[in-house]
Amino acid sequence: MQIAPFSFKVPAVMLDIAFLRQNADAVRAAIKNKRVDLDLDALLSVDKERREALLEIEKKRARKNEIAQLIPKATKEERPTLIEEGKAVKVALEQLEPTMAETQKRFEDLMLRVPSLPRPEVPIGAGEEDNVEIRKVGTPPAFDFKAKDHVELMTLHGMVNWDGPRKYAGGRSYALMGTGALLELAVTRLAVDTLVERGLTMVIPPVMVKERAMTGTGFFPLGREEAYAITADELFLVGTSEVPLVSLHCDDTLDAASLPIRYAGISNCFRREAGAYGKDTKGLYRVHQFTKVEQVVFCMPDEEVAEKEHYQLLGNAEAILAKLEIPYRVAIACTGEIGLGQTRKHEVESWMPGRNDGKGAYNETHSCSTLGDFQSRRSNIRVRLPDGTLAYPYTLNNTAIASPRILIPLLENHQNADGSITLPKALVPYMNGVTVLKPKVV
RNA sequence: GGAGAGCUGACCGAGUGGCCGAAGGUGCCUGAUUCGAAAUCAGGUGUAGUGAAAGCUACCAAGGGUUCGAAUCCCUUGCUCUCCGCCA
Repeated sequence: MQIAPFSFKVPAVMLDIAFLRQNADAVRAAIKNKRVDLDLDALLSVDKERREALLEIEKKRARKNEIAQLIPKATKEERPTLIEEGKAVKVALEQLEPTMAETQKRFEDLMLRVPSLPRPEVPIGAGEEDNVEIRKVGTPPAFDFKAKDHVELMTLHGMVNWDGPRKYAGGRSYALMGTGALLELAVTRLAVDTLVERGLTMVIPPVMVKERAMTGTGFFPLGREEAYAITADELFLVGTSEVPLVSLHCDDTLDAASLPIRYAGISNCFRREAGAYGKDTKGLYRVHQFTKVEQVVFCMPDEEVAEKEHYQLLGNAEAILAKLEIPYRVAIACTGEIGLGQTRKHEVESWMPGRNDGKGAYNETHSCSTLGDFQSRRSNIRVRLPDGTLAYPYTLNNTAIASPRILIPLLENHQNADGSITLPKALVPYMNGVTVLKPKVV
């Protein structure tokens, strides 16, 4: 009787171990700059141990196979001797193999923690303050009245039931009501239409996935605390549709001609926000469940191609913000702020007048990343190149819209003195022609 | 949830203990033939680890067991299909 392992066998690993051996210094720098908790030398020594053990086992196995082939041809007299030796080899292997398995496991655990190498243009830094602003687009509105934050506005409009859900669903829960719910549908549909028009294929993927999808996309093992687990079925709720979208091609060998593949996924996203207790508890900035339209691209493993795709994804998100008439800025994230697998990340921060004690602030609403072959290696996604060889395609992703967070700048920037909201023109058709949202008369 | 059938290489499909990393076919590649193509003929054609190389090792859904030796026998799990039940 054996319990199914709650982990999957890693078919491929992050950076090629051969690359690690030959470029230890570059990897060490990435570990340091990305502030990853990993001892590369420990990994290299486990690797050495593993290869030595492997060599010994393979020698024994070779002999085992040799004996097995000799026995049928052997004479009656030779046979008992060979069988004896076969037994001895078998016993020796039975001793070596568990040790090998243990070493291999240690090796794989460490390999899953190896970061990808940041691109040269990524600024080296520790925290948010080291991100480098690239441009500001649009002008924050100057209100000649006391502006309300989104909590006040949404309450005024009856867009949210704040208290009910907290009683039966816990902290950071909410229910979008009336125009609040309609707005979420409107902005997500606007985002979807924008992306489809730009050639992305719409996907509605599963939001409950197996562990391998989480590991394959790089969210596990380090982000395990952040995911909701459905233990009875060994499934996890995804924090972004990036997980099922990338996993859509796990174990596939893609045809080079099929690239780039560009997906637009929509899903509910679930995050425990385990490291954020007490942070942003007021309002809808940080919640456990939200809706997100996400862009995911698979492209040829070529830095130039990837860069082009990256800026296209960024452009798509900016186009959506332009339609919503929300001022924003774009920053490139420093090494300390980009994830394990990301080689480059841009953050798009929307202007939220109610943040920073009503003085306003730019806060993240989009995150645009290139991951190189980090995810395709882990997910065993390959591409057959024209010359017949196999390679790992690059993956990229970017938010298109995440609600209700996006409702914060949307409502706050477009508010009027009387608490009404003038909807951006592009949104009007999605709200069935309504141009101004009036506060609910109580 | 109950009962049954199945899972072999890019695909189809053979294979009930050693001669099987795996017949045969299809597809694909190369060459011959052709003005060119089709047809035909010949050869080649999985992935990964390790090694300078020759080679060696692993992989027939996954994991475990039996055996000197497992694609082949046994157990467990997963997935697919069929029937029954339940159901938006």
